[in-house]
Amino acid sequence: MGNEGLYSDEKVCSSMKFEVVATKGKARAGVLTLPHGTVETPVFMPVGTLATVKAITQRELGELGAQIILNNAFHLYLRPGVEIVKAAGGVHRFQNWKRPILTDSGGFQVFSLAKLRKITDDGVHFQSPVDGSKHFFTPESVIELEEGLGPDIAMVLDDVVANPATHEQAALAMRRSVAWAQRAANYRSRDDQAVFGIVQGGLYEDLRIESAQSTVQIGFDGYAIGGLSVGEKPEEMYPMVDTCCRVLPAEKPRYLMGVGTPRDLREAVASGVDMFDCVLPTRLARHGVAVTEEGNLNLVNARHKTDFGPVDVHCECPTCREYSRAYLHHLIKCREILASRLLTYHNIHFYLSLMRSLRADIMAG
RNA sequence: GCACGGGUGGCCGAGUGGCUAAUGGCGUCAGACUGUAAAUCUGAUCUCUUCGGAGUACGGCGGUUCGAAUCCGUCCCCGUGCA
Repeated sequence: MGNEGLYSDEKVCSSMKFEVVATKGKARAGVLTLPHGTVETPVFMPVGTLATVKAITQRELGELGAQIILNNAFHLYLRPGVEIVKAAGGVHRFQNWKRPILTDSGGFQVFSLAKLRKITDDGVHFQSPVDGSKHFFTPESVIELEEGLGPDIAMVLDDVVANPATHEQAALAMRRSVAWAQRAANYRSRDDQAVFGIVQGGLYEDLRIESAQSTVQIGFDGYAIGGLSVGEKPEEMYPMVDTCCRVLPAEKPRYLMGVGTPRDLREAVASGVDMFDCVLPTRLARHGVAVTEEGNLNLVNARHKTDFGPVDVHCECPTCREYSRAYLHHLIKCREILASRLLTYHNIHFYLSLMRSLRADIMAG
C-alpha cells in the first residue's frame, strides 16, 4: 500500500498514490489518488484561499469538473481559526467540498506581507493583516495546523524571496527552506495526509538543482516548485521550471505553485509539471476580464457596449452560451455581483478545459 | 409682489479678491493583476498644441480693481417663507 520511498526512513502518506499513465516528450499524464478521490493530471487547482473559490459555489465547482481545490492554512488560521474548522469536521466538511483539497502553508503570505514580518532560522514572526495581532509560525506549527485542518495535501512552510534576488539571498532562503522542510518532515504524524516539499532557489540553476536534490533527499509525497512568477519574465521562469523537473523524481507529482497564464501552463506541462494553482482566472474575472484562446478580453472596455455576441464563440460554458458581451459589460459597469459569478465560471471553465485538452494530447501520444 | 437662500467643469459639491484650469466624490476612458490583506489598485478626464505653451471657463449682461468664481448693479432661473 502507498508509495515506497527512496529512503527507508522516509515518511509517506499511505493513502496517496501517483501513477504516470502516459508521456509525450517530457510531459506526463497521471492519476493522483488521494483520500478524497482521484485527480487526473496535469491539473489546475482553483484557488479558494478562505475555503471558498470566490464568487462561485462548491456545487458549481463540481459541475465545472474541478478535481481538487486549494485552501490557505495561513488565512484559515487567522479566520476562522483551526479549532472551528476542526469542530466542523475538517476543511472538507466545513466548506462542503467532497473532493481533494490542498492547503498552502502560508510561506507565500509571509513573503507578501513584507513589512509585517521577521524571518529567523527558527521560524517567522508576523503581524496579522486582519487585526495586527502578533503570531509566530514554525515549520512544525504549520504542519500541526495543516494536520488539524485536514486537507489531502499539506504544503511545508518555505522561505520565498522576490525576484530578482542575489545569489546569496536566494541561497539563504533556499537552504532555510530545506532546513524547514526537514523539520516539517520530522514532525508530520498523519499518514492519511500527503505532504509536499517545496523547491526554491530563485533564478539560479545551481541553487534550484541543490534545492531539488536536498528536498528529494528528505523525502516527500510530492514536490512543488516555488518562488517563481514573483517579478521575473516568463523567459527567465521557464528554464527554472525545466531544471527542477529534470532533477525531481519521475514517480512523484510535481506542482508549480502560483502559476499562471495559459501560456505558462502549456510551457510547464511540456517540461513535466503535473499540478498548478493560480489566482489569475478568479481574480481577473472579478476585475472584468475573460480569459480566451485569443487572450484576455477586458469586458469593461466601451467597445463591448453593443457587442451582442458571446465572450468566446468556441466556449461551451453557460456564460458564453447564454449571455452576451454587451450584457456582461453592462453588469460590470453597474458593479453587479452576477458579473463576477459569470466570469469566474467562464474563466475556471477555460482553465479546466485547457488542462483537459493538454492531458488528452499527452494521452494521444 | 415682498423677504431670505441659491445658480461652479458630464453629475453632485468645495472654494468668498491674486498661491484657482479651479479640492473632493461620482461618472467616463484606459492600464495593471501569476502559492488572493485584491468585487482591488493605478493613471487620465475643458479645447487646441510644433508639448515651450495658447485659448476659453464658475447663470446672462455691465461695472469696480493692476487682478474677480469670489465685490457692486441689473436681468433670468430655482428653492423656502410671507402676502
